[in-house]
Amino acid sequence: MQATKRPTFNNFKKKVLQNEEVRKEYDLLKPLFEIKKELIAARLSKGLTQDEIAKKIGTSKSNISRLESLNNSYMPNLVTLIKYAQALEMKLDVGLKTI
Amino acid sequence: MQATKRPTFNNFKKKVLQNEEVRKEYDLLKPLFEIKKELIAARLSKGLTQDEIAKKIGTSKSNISRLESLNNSYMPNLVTLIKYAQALEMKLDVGLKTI
DNA sequence: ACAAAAGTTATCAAATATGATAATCTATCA
DNA sequence: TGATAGATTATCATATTTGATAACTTTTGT
Repeated sequence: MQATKRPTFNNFKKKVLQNEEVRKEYDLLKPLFEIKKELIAARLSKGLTQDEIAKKIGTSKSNISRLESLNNSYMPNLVTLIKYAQALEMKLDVGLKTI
Repeated sequence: MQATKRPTFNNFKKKVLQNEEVRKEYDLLKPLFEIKKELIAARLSKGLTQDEIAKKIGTSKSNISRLESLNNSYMPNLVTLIKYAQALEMKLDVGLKTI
């Protein structure tokens, strides 16, 4: 038989997400953080710097840093993401999925 | 042997898209129109009205109409699309794809 | 340890999307 | 043909993102 465990982070998360408002916020933010992480990963895998991306899309590296940052949760415009994708010579895929 | 054809729409499109500026605009706009069409199709397939979506996400039907409209090309914010998806009880999928 | 490159953070003005409202249009159907 | 539901368009104030800039921190390489 399994020993009783003390609370894990996942248990905590699960419990907190039962709160309606928290869950709504979470559902809004999750896709944002996912795409940010994907942008960063793709950029690094191509060996590009924030400054290089910035120049390709005509802005400054600080703005790219802000876009990638996981420490803010402002919601970027679609066109910003599309341009970033283009700078990576990739395309942005946006669609609906069943839950 | 194949008979000579007069210009088709596709030929016209191909030619126009060789123009650098036109292509950049096109690449920006294409994903926008694709997602709009997908939203509309999904809404209709669920038998929902614009007004019903609007109420679920706390706005008015006119704003939903504007969002769905193919006659404007303003770029919605990510949060708007995510909310719309949630109103459909679906989720928005955003990611990078290789060209 | 130093220098250079890469990334972060804060701020502010400008640009753009959003919400709200009202007027209009367009089916559909009794 | 009149009524009603659904959709569209326009406008304006508000909210939010974006670009630009500067100062700062962190990482990397020698």
